[in-house]
Amino acid sequence: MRISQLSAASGVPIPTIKYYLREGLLPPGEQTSATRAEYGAGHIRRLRLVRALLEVGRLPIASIRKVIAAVDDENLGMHEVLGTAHYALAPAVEAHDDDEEWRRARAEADRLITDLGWRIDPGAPTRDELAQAILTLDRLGMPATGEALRPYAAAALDLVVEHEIGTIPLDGPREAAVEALVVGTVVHGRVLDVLRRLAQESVSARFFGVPES
Amino acid sequence: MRISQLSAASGVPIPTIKYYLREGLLPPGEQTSATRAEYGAGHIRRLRLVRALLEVGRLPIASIRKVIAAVDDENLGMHEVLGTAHYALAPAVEAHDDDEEWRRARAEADRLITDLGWRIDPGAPTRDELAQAILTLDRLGMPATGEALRPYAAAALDLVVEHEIGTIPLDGPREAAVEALVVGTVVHGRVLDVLRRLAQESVSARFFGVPES
DNA sequence: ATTATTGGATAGTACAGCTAGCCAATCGTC
DNA sequence: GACGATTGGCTAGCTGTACTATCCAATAAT
Repeated sequence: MRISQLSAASGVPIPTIKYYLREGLLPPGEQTSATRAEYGAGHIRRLRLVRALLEVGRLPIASIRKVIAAVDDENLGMHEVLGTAHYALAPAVEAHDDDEEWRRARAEADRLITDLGWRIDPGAPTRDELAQAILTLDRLGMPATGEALRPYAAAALDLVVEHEIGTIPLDGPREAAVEALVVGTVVHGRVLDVLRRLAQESVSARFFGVPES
Repeated sequence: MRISQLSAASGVPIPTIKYYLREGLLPPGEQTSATRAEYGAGHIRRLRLVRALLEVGRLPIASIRKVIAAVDDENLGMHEVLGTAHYALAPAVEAHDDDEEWRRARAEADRLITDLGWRIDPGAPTRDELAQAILTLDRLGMPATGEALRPYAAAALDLVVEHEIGTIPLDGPREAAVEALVVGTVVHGRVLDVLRRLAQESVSARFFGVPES
C-alpha cells in the first residue's frame, strides 16, 4: 500500500500523514526503493488510534507521541501503559504549592482518595486535577468536600469495574489489549461526559418548565 | 478598586485583564476620570467565572464570551443559558453527513436518546459528539450499541438528578443561579472525569498485579 | 513639582497543527 | 526505452489562540 492509498483508506490527507511520520506518530513504511515505501494494515490501525486520541481525547500531538511510544514498548505492562495515558490526559495543571488555598484543596483531594481506599500513585498528576476542581467548586461556594464527591467516585468506580475492564481483550495479543485500554480510557471518558450533558439538558428541559412539544 | 488591586485580588496579571476587557469577557470598570476606572466585587466574581471556564472547562475565549453574554442576558431563562453552555462545550465535531458510517453512528446516538426518553433538542451538537464517540468505539471493535452505553446514561442521569440540581441556589438572585448552573456543568464534568481516571488507575493497579507497597 | 500609575491602543510573541511547494529518484505504461 | 505521474524527504509558510509588551498622554499621589 502506498501513501496515497493509505490516505484514501484512512481519510487523512497525505500532507498530514507526512506530518505524522515526521512527528513519529506513525512508523515509517517499509522502504522498497529510494522513492517508494510500503504501508500496511498496521498503519491504518495506528492512524485510527492517533485520530481517536486527537479528535475524541483532544490530546496534543506531543502527548500522543508519548502514549504511542508506551504502546509500542514491549517491555511495559498494562499498568504502565495506562499510567502513560493518564499522564497525557492530565495536562497543564501546574500546582501552586505556595498558595495556602491550593494546599487545602490538594489535601482534600488526597484525603478523598485515601478514604476511598484507592491505590493511586502519590505523584499522579490526576491528584492535582482533582484539587483544581475542588478549589474551583470551593471558590464558587459549591459543595466540594470528600462527602459531596463520593457519589461521583462511586459511580465512576462502578462503571470502570462493571463495564470497562470487561471490554479489554486480555486473551489476544498484547498490542490489541494495550490499544483497547488506551482508547477505552479516552473514549469512555467522553461518552460519560457527553451523556452527563445530555442528561442535564433533559432534566433541565423538564425542571425549568419548557412546554412539552 | 483600581486595576492593579483587581489583579492582586484575582491573581490575574494586568495585561491579561486588559485583554479580557478588550475581548468583552469582563465589563469595563466605572469611569471616574479619563485615566481612572473603578472595579468592584462583581469583577472579581466575573474573573473567577472566566478562569473556571478557561482552566477547568478548557473553553476557548470565543466560547466563553458567548456563555457570558447568555449569563448577562436577563431575558434568558435557566434552560436557555444552560443550552448556550452546552453548545460551547460541544465544539468542533463537524458532522460528515456524506459518510455512511457516520450516519449509522448518528442514528444509533439518536436511538439511544429516544429509548432513554430524554428530551433533547433535535439540533443539539451533543448528539454529534455522542455519534463521534460511538463511531470511534465501533471502529475499534468495542461495544458501542445503545445497550452497552446504558449503564453510563443511567449513572449520568442519577448524578445529575440526585446531586447537581440540588446545588443550584434557585431561591437567590438570577445571576447566582445562572452562574452556578454554568460553572456546575463544567466543573462537575471534570470532577467525574478525573474520578473515573482515578478509579481506573486504582483498579488497574490491583488487576494487573502491581505488588502492594 | 515630580514621580508613579492608569486606561487605551497597537504590535509582537509562542505554540499548535497542519498545509504547501520543491526536488530528484523511480514507477508504470506504452 | 521514452515519458508523464507519483513518491519520499525536505524546508518553509499559514492560521488560530491566548496572551505579553510597549508606548502614550492624562491624571493622581506625595
